Amino acid sequence: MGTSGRRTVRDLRRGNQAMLLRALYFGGPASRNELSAETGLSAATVSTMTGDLLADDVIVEAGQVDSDGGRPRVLLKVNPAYGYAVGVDVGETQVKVELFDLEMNVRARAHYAVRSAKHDPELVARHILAGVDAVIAEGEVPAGRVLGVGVGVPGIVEPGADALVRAKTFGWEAVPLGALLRAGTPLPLHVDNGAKTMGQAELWFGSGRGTSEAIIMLVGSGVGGTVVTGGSIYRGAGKAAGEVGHLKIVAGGRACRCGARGCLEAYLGAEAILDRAGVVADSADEEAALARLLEEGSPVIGESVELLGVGLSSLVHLFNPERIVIGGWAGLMLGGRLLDDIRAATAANTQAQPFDPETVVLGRLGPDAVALGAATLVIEPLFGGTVSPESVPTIA
Amino acid sequence: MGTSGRRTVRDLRRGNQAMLLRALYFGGPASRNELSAETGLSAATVSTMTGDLLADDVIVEAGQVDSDGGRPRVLLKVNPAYGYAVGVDVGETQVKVELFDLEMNVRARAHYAVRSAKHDPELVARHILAGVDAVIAEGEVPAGRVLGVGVGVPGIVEPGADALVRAKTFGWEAVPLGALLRAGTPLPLHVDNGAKTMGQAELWFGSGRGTSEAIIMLVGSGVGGTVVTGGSIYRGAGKAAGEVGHLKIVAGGRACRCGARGCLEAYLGAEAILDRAGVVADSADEEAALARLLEEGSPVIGESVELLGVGLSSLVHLFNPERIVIGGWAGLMLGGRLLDDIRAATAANTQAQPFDPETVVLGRLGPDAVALGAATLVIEPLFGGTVSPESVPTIA
DNA sequence: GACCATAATCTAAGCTTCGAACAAAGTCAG
DNA sequence: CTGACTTTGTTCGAAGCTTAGATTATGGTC
Repeated sequence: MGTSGRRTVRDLRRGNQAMLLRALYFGGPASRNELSAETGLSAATVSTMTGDLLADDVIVEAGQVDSDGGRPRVLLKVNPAYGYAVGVDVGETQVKVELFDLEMNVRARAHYAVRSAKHDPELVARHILAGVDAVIAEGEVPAGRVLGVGVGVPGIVEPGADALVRAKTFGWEAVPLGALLRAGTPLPLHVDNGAKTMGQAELWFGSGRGTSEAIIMLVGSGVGGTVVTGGSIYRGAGKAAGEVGHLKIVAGGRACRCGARGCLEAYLGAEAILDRAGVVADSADEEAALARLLEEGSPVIGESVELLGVGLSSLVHLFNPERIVIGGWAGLMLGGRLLDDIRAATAANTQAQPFDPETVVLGRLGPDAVALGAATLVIEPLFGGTVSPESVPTIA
Repeated sequence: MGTSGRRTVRDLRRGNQAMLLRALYFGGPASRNELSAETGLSAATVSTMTGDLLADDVIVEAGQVDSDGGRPRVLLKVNPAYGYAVGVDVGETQVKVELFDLEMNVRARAHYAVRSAKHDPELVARHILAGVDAVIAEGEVPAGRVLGVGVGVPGIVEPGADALVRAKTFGWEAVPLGALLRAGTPLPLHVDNGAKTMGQAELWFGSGRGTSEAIIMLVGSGVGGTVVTGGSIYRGAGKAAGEVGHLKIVAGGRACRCGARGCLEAYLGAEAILDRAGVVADSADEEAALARLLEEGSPVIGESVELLGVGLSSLVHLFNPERIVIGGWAGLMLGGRLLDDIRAATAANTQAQPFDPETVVLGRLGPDAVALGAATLVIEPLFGGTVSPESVPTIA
């Protein structure tokens, strides 16, 4: 029983303001009148509130629209230059750092190659810090306008100020990435799993847009995912929820790199699919190799679709989502050709409840969305968050 | 992006009052001072608020406690006689109706035998309505003090005023139980899956108490369950979430009665376990037969434990709960002897994240808790709900 | 230019919570 | 038995918030 809920009358104001800002951010430019209808607040409140926000430069006017024979509506929108967010994608082969404005336009980029299979935590941290400085300089952003840094990493991120990261693929056991970065920058930090940051990108700007209960699968070399409940990412008690890659689909089945058996990831990432097909390919060739398999019509592909359907069926029964998004480069490759098969396989395994296959859709954002999603973690607090504040992994 | 959040200053009051009431209900008798500390509200607010609640008979004084050399604390508690709730358990062999006061003491009971394998919806509805009248009369409850009727049924309950029920075991395709009952009583109705009502009972009064993220497994003849997120039951987009019985554990495995293959329920309810062991038993003998199997040390039992561990591992990875409760008569029978084995099996399949086996515990409430849990649905609105109001399946 | 329609702002009223002063109800030392 | 002390609970004024309704702003139409 979480002791949540607004307490004082100023919390009320904050909450309503966040709601209004959210409506404006996701509902495009809108007039005060429309905002009033959208948020349920009275016109008077919207007026005073927008007045404050305009004075604070959080929002700006955005033209006018004729109104059927009356005073024209003044459109308002979020001021893209009010603040900037840095998004970082810590990947297998590179550290990618991008600077976004509030409208999520990229203002500057920096890349740092990382030699595969050798991910020294301190080196990664140095790359990130260097990248942050570089993009802020290149983007010519006024000091104090950078709202924070979001970092998407592989593996599981423990809650707490140290942001301990466990990533088997990197050989990271309990790397205090948060602490390492904290030593090098005063900016607010948000560290989270890369599949989750990408899921949030897809939720905000991609195929998940507008949904409140959704599953976003990220099928790349491995399998990750994001569970969305109540319009925001579900993180569970220890921020380790949503690990769809380790959903079991075959009791006692193939060994997974996590050490257990029968995980979805033991069958379904590009790595596992190629392994099952007996194809040897290092990570650089995976994409071409998988494409060839698909071209050849390998039976392993059909099996993979069936197994994905089994996994999705479990998710449908557990979460009853309104949408399932399949993303990640391998997921998009498979889904691009075989979406109907995936839908059919899911439906065939979902007999106990009504299920609409149309709810399974492809992602709209490419694999580059990890950094974008990481940046959204930075600006999410502006909108108050639909969930309790402590569930946002901030390190302030 | 749900447009949630308090709007006006009176909503604020309602929310704070609900929070206070919740603290009082679950925190036992408490003084105004303790409530102030518990809720974070100022002493002044607590004072005026408790004044109102006392005047409305929602709460009552409950004795005094000496305070270390000062004015004694006056204890307050929820008034058990403020309101009453009817809980209904629609089971395989009987319809059970119970009247509870606010402290969940049983004030009256009524039972109606139902011939197995012949569950006429209208007959069930008549039994329920008769039972409601009977227990209200027997309990001698003042008119207008009955807050509503909660009904726990098998299968999946669709949202909406009709409360369409789909229950394969009853042969119910789309029974509008809500509409049938609505025609016979003016009381507020709440219809939900029996596994969910029992889960809520276990969450409020049993082994799930105090947790905010939990899984409650109900292993009886079949397998059901409840997923708790943010302190309340997670229902998903169409109120069909949490169907752990149809989590897949063996792709292409045994046929489940739902029509799909490899569901947990195809391996794990008493029915499935006995079937796998080659034992023929009708539902009345299941309990004895399962006990015999356990006594004999049948290898099927060991397999079942292993498979349960696989299923629980999936749930841990997806939900990262702080507690997993195993309930239901078969679950308690297995867990009573083999809890350590279940824990070990779960841990063995959960390699990718830190997992404490101690979080798996046995339920504390018997199988009779379905009606109790159904009654909690009635009084839950008093506490404002941690979630948005529309997610509570009320038919008003 | 008078009149109408729509948008945005201003004003007064009604709630709410809070801090601080104040009242209540005990204990304890002498 | 009295007075000091401690702790609990209440009252009151202050500050903030949202709202309904009145008012002002800004355009078109006849």
